[in-house]
Amino acid sequence: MGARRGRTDTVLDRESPVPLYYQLAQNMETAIRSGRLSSGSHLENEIELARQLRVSRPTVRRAIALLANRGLVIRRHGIGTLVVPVRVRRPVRLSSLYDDLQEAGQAPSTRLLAYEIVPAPSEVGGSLHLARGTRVLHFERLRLASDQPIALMRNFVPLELEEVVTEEGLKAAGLYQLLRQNGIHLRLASQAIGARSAQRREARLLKVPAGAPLLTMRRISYDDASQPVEYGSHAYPAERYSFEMSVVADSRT
Amino acid sequence: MGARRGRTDTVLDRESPVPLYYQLAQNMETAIRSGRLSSGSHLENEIELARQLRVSRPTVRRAIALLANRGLVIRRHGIGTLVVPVRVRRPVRLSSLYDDLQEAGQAPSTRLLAYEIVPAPSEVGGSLHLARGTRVLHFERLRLASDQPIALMRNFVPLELEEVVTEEGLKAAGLYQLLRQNGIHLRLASQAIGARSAQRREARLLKVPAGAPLLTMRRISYDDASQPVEYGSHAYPAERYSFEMSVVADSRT
DNA sequence: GAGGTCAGGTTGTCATGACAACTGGTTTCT
DNA sequence: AGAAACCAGTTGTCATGACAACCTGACCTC
Repeated sequence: MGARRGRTDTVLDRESPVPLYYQLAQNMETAIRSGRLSSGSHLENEIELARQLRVSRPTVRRAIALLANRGLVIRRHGIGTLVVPVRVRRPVRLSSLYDDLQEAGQAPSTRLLAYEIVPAPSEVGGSLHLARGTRVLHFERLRLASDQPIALMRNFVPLELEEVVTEEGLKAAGLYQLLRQNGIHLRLASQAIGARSAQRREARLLKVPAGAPLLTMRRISYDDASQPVEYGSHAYPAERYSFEMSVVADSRT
Repeated sequence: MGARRGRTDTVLDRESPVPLYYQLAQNMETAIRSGRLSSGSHLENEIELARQLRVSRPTVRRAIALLANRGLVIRRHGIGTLVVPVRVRRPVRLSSLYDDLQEAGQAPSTRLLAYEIVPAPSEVGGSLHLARGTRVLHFERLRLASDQPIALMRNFVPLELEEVVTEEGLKAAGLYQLLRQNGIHLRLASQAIGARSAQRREARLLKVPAGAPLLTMRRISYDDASQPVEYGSHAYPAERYSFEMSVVADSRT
């Protein structure tokens, strides 16, 4: 029978503040993406894996659970854990934010079109849990990838963040990066993806014909404490942009 | 001090084949959605909860983890677990499939526009892992909600499923329902959401002006064994449709 | 040859116990 | 009065042990 089982050859650092299960999951992910664990192959079984790595089985299971949630592996009761064949895997993580572009190595740049303090429009105010007429920081950016316009982004954030989200900061980095650097961790967002025709100004900025289809996303992000942090309303030229994601069904259905 | 903590008042059935942690999660979800656990309130702490329910702390943690992954609660180290305020919650689950319409009580109906066996187009064949020219079952449906066209759906499935995905079946039920009834459980899908302008035929069927923006989704679904089951290419009138989802960030970022 | 039965291997569930790390408020010290 | 130190409460991580449920393939029976 001796089918070679996938090995991970992992080195775990017990002194690191990074949890063991997380180190393990990252090592496994690397092994999978690099091809060291080939598509469709069995992972070593959990008990053996735990023995080899000198960790407990729950730790191994937790690491594998992370990968399974992201669709990289599939667990089958009574069978084992299988590496999902390559073609199923999609590079874009749903959870990714603006940083997508940076990661894709697309030489991103930003043009700041507006940066001002305005009374919150009613929908924005409602979403950010602000009283009517409260002033908010509003800015609009045009994101370019390899010098081609790829997104027109309009955002509103509460005025408290004026020191964090500065004009200079926005020119140099993404909004989420700025927030993270200042200790604001986003935990949850609700978003809606839709489409509509480009208005004249949008068409000009995005360099598409007037009336061309745009992909739109409206997103409200919340931090650790469930405080709304950001209201965003973005438009992307449909020719050059799409949202990709992999969806894992509830294990129990 | 004596801030009232949210109670769950749960009854767990130890004889049931449904795991305890899952029963518990469902009870908690019901309590939250019904308002018995009010927005923003603390959950009882894990140790106490375990004691009251006569289960172990890991079981409680696992139940809470399920809710946290779905964005219903937020855990804060050193603080406790908080019920996410109402406005953050969005009804539409990302994982939901066509059944969305049925659940929304929209009186859905289906017109079957095509049902035939054809050689797989190259992209479809590739996605379904079929040899060039393999024949597949192709069908096209127009989905109506309250008599208004809301989706034009074109699908391809391997020929083995001809007995499962019948003409009659498709008129009466959703594709995913048919598959589930025949023991085919979808576990993973990769999908892309985009937009484009309506072609003449599409515009006529969906009752929108020619050139109107359409929201499009391409989806490839895989079953338990990572076998591709379905290739779908769908179009929705942007006026009447949008994708909504809540996104939970990786806990470790 | 067809079918059922059984054993071995694997993941799924659950309990118990222990300590670490973080948060917020209180107390103490300067 | 302000800052620093401490403490109680909570979730986070990890280990060990046990049994249940499930799938596959081999074996046996008819």
